[in-house]
Amino acid sequence: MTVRVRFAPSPTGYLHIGGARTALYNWLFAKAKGGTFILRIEDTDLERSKREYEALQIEDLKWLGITYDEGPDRPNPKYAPYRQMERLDIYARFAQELIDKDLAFYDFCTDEELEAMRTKAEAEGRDPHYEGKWRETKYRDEALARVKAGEKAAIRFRVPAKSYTLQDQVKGEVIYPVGMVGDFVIMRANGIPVYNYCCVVDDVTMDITHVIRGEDHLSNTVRQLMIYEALGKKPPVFAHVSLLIGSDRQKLSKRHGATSVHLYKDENYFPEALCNYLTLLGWSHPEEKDIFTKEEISSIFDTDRFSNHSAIYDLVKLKWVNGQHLRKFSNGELISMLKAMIPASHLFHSQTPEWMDKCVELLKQKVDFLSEMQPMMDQLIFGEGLELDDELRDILTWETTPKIIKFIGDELSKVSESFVTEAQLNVWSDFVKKDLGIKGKPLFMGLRAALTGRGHGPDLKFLIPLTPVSVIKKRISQLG
RNA sequence: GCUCCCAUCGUCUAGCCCGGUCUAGGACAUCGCCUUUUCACGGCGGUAACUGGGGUUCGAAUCCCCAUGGGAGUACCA
Repeated sequence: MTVRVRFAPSPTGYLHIGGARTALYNWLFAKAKGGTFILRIEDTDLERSKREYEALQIEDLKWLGITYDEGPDRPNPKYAPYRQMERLDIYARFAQELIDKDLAFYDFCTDEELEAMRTKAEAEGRDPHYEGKWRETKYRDEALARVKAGEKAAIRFRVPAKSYTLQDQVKGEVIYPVGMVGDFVIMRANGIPVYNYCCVVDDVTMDITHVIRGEDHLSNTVRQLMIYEALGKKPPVFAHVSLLIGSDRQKLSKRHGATSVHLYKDENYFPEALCNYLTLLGWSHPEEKDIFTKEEISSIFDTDRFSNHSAIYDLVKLKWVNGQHLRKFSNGELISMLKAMIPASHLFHSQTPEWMDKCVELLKQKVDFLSEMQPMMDQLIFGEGLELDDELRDILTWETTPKIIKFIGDELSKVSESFVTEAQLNVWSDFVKKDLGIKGKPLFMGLRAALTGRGHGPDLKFLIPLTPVSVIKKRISQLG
């Protein structure tokens, strides 16, 4: 049987970092098993669900490179539709089946009655389970008649008095004792199904074989197990992965910082880096590698290497991972990315391919983010101002420095080319050393100050051939 | 409250299922050194953990129990 897994987000906001990780795990698992990855939209929460969020989440998934084989915009006729609100007839059909078999019952209790039951039960130290009269068989005919007459009623699942066991791929054997949950609603009075029910109906009708999801669903799984049983269907294999939490060990939320995927896109993280980091948060590579693309692990990914405790989501390592990915890209790849993100009017675009290659080669050693490259270029290469910090001030006090500045200034006025070559730089350097008798630190730092107007920066032999002579002239004029 | 899940360096984790090879390995961060006559990148090294208590065993990070701590669920939310 072919593996079919799904990611089933609710379109109630942007794609969350935790959701992205779940999607990724499912995608990886599907790839590893040669299976199908499905996107299903769980939009039964009418209050919070919005169609634009669905589009936004899909956009984020695409950005991450998490592609799906089936989904709202890629339907397989056998399983469509993929939005729960478009599958209402399916849920109604299965619910009717459960009613017919007396495995579920109509409930006419009002919110007030339910609330009263709950408070009474709690006051008496009992679990707040449903205790309404409608679960009793003797009211069945009355209930059926009232529904037939057009009255609206919720449908509750009649919970069997037995315990259930789950063989979870991460948690192992999980035992749900008798009476853990009371009769729960599967269909609201307005005809819209409730999560634990429609999730099962969908997974059954979509032939889902494996469910990888957050462990916040672990307690709920017993309800789903009951429904599978009532429907006479075999449950899929479950793997409940631990949750992502904030630095205060609380559930990850907005106050922990950037928890939406789109923010990382905006901040120019590489999608591959985010995927890499997210994968690491709860899964470990069999060879303990920590830098990889999802394609690289898609053949070895499996559920047996999930960790079973929650992980603190922390940006520091993510930044490092991003830098590692940046350095793994070829210069050509980086250049085309830069071309797309740097404004067309920028000097970068008018440089030669050789210049761009050397520039990227130089800058990628200095930054963790692509977005840092242009500012760095503007400072180090095109910046005409000085950086008058303590280091530069110090260099300027040396008695040798003015001599170097004078010499370089004179030489520059003779240069007609746009750039100084490394060879020319060497000639100047040799002259300063031999004819001016300056060597060692005063030589190199003096040259640096004269040519760059700053006290530190990349190796001069790489930096200067990239810097327009006009820029160097402007800098040196401010020093002299 | 009740039910379930979890517990290794500051952080992510390996090891745990199949006890000895663990004076507990890797990565991030941090500190130091080397390289670079600067900065970064890179290299090398240091600091740093089996929550506590019982038990089983010749031997426990690994198995069992209890405690503590954390998390989740307990909705006509998902």
